[in-house]
Amino acid sequence: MVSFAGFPPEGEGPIYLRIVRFIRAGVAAGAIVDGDEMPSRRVVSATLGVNPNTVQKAYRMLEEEGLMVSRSGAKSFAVVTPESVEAARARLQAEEIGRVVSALRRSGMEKDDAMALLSRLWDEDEQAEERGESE
Amino acid sequence: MVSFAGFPPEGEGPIYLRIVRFIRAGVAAGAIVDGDEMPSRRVVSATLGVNPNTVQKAYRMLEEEGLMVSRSGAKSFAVVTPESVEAARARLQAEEIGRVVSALRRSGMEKDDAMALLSRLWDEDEQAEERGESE
DNA sequence: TGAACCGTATTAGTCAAGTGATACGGTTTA
DNA sequence: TAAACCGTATCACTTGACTAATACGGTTCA
Repeated sequence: MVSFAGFPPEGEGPIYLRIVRFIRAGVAAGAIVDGDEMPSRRVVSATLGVNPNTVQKAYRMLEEEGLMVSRSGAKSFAVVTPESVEAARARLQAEEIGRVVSALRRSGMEKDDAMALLSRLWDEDEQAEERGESE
Repeated sequence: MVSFAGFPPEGEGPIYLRIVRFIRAGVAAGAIVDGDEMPSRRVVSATLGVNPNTVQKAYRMLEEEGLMVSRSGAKSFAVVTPESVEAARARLQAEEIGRVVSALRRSGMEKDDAMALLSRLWDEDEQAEERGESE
């Protein structure tokens, strides 16, 4: 059974996204294996002190990513095929950042400048989220 | 006098940010030169069909970026120096990569991974160009 | 000086995101 | 089969971003 015992009591961004991140991290770290039973919406909501709908929103997203399956009325289980999941996600991310790479290179920017810019913007985006600003 | 005649009737994001982008692009492209008179809030609002406060919000941001100056009761003027031009270009680029940063962070990626990914994709894009491949 | 502009400040309305409260129907199991 | 779970759907509330409505004071110039 997947456990939410180690869920960070505080964190960045909306709760449902933190739940999604938490599960994704568990999958990436190998703490969650294929077929693991996911705790019910109600159990997680009681553990975290949030509404079941908040958990439902996270679970729905994880399901759309192919990381878990749910059947109405029955339990939910993790679906972990590390290679395919990781590869698919990396491909989407690579596509996205790849477009920026081309755009920045076309604009004449040097690699070091781009790296510095990414680093700075990453920190700024992090701080913006901490301030609760929209995305 | 800076003109809003070519302002895109439709676009992405809030109106005030589109105004900011529009002026930034004009500065970066050299279409707006130092000392150019900026149309008043009311004139722009009438041209674009939005509230003067929306224009004010954009103008305020442009002023904070050092791209224009305003005096209460008087006209507003563009400030185009080598520094402000570079600032405008950097802002435009930062906005582009900023969207990617948000997307990557939402997807749960860590900063180090994003940096490594950018570095790798940069090199690959470079090698692809050296081989004469199109985009 | 005063009319006609200008930039500015304050307040209110609109909308979407995030979360909560509640009810419904399906599944499990004793 | 019936109680106790489960996932799901619907509606309400809160909050912040965005925009609008309006009023105020400063500047310009005939």
